[in-house]
Amino acid sequence: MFYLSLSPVTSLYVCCTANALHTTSNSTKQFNSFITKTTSQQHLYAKITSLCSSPIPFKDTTDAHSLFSQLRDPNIDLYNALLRRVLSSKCKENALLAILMYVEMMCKGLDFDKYTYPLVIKACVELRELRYGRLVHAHVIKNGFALDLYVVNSLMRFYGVCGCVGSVRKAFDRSPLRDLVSWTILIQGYVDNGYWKEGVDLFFEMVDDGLRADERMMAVVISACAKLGDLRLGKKLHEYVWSYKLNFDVFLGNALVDMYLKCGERDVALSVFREMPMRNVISWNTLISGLAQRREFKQAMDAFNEMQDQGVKPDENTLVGVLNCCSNLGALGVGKWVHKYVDRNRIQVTGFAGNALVDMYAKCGTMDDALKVFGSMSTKDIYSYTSVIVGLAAHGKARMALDFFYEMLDIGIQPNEVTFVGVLTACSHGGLVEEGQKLFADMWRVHKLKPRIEHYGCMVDLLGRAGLIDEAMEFVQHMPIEPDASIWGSILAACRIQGKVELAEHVTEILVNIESEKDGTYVLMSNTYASVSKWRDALEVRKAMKRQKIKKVPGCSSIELDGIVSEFRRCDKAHPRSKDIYAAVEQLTLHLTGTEAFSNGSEYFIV
DNA sequence: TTAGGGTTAG
Repeated sequence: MFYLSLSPVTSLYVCCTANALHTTSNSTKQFNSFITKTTSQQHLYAKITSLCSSPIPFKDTTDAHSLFSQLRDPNIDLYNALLRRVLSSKCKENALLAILMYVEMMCKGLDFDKYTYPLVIKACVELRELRYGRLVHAHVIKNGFALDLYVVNSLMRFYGVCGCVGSVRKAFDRSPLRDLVSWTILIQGYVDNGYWKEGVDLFFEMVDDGLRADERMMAVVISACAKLGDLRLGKKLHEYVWSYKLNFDVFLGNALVDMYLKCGERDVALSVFREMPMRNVISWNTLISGLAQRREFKQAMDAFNEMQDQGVKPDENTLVGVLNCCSNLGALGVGKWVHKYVDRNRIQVTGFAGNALVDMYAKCGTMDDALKVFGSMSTKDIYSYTSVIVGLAAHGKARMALDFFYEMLDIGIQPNEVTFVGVLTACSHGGLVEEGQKLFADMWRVHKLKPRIEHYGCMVDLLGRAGLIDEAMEFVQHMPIEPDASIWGSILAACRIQGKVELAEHVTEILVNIESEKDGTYVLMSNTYASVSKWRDALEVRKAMKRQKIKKVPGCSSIELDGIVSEFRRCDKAHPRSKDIYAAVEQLTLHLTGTEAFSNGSEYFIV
């Protein structure tokens, strides 16, 4: 009621004041004592001018605000300088203070100039607060700055970061003046909001209009191309860079490396990376995460080691990439090192790094550590919960996984498709048929999530593992999407456990039609025969594999020894530390199975 | 004095 009775400007003021005072509450005492001091206006001007020209990073917003509040008659230049200073260090508190100062000045009746609005809009961009920006936009129109190129470009950027692509487009279309910056912001508005193709199309539209792109624009367009994974387009854009002799700077280089990695040209990406005249931590992050996305985890870890050899300090994003590799390689030692690094450098264990740590511990088999990190996180999101749920499901802790799922719902975090993969896997491994069926139904009924093929796979697995093969078959027959090889694979696996030879033969036929070259189908069928002692049939299947030249794909695994990750697979030869690694594999096997499975010293060689 | 760039977990 109180808010409704206020004008938009006053309500913005009240809101900003409350927020700003809240964020600087620890300095309120200083603020109060300062404000009571009688300082001459001249002294204030001198102090603000020196504050604005100081090279020291601007952290304490209270001083700036208290100085500013005491100014009886500030001139616009001083005011703009102070705003610029406040916004020079990017943080939400300072952005909020900038808005607060803006509203206070408005209340004092000061006339803003064309330099003020881009600064105030920059604060709105930092805060990503649509209501603030819209109000500033209204003031811009009212005060006659709606045709200023810098103001319009700033507003376009604001609407872009707030996800309002339509407003970006509208501002662009209505503006009588457009330059390369306007086009870049327009394209970026589309790209940042997932309209990659539209962004690229706009680039070509601009080129057709006779404008020539610069490095900044090309970085945006190439990053859109990376997301599209369109190599032909990527090469065309690279040619554009060459033909106009654009400066091969670190931004453009990073965008090109990312594009080639995502478009499947690893070697070209590496050669671009090596040729870059300057690299920064983001260049390394791009390389590490790009290799990890290609599932070349070992190579990504090698890149990380090289980065450290060259003295480049990793940042939070590097650690996320490295932890992702550790999760996939089972490199617990390196993962623990990253955890220590995080603690040593006081990196907050929340957000990306925290979630990646939880995932790493869960995938490396130390679920207790995963839960410890999870428990220590001050803010948890969908990724934190999903990592824990998927981890617990994989560890066979079905009940616990589901408890976390219900807790997540209780605190108002909405699950997504991946969460449900974890939830349904938990039910399947825990034999919780009825609960699994209910949760599967809830996916659409309650959470409006359309089940994907992997969810149907989980359900088939759930029924198959519980011995309900007829129900599983019926489920498959009523699926709204075409069952794929993984679905039939689950049925076949269930047949092997239950010794259902006839059905297994039928499913094998289907599977061979879908993917005749895969070895798994034949192996499962052969094992099904073996499970009911039909040894001759089992042998026949193996012979058929030989006739059709289907080989068992050698399993590939990895092991970490003294912090170095080595990949090894069956029947490969020679590794500098083959003896050590072989011994470690033997030890691990002994530990896990209680038997010396690798008694023959020539069974495993190292890549 | 004011506007635009690259990487990122389940």
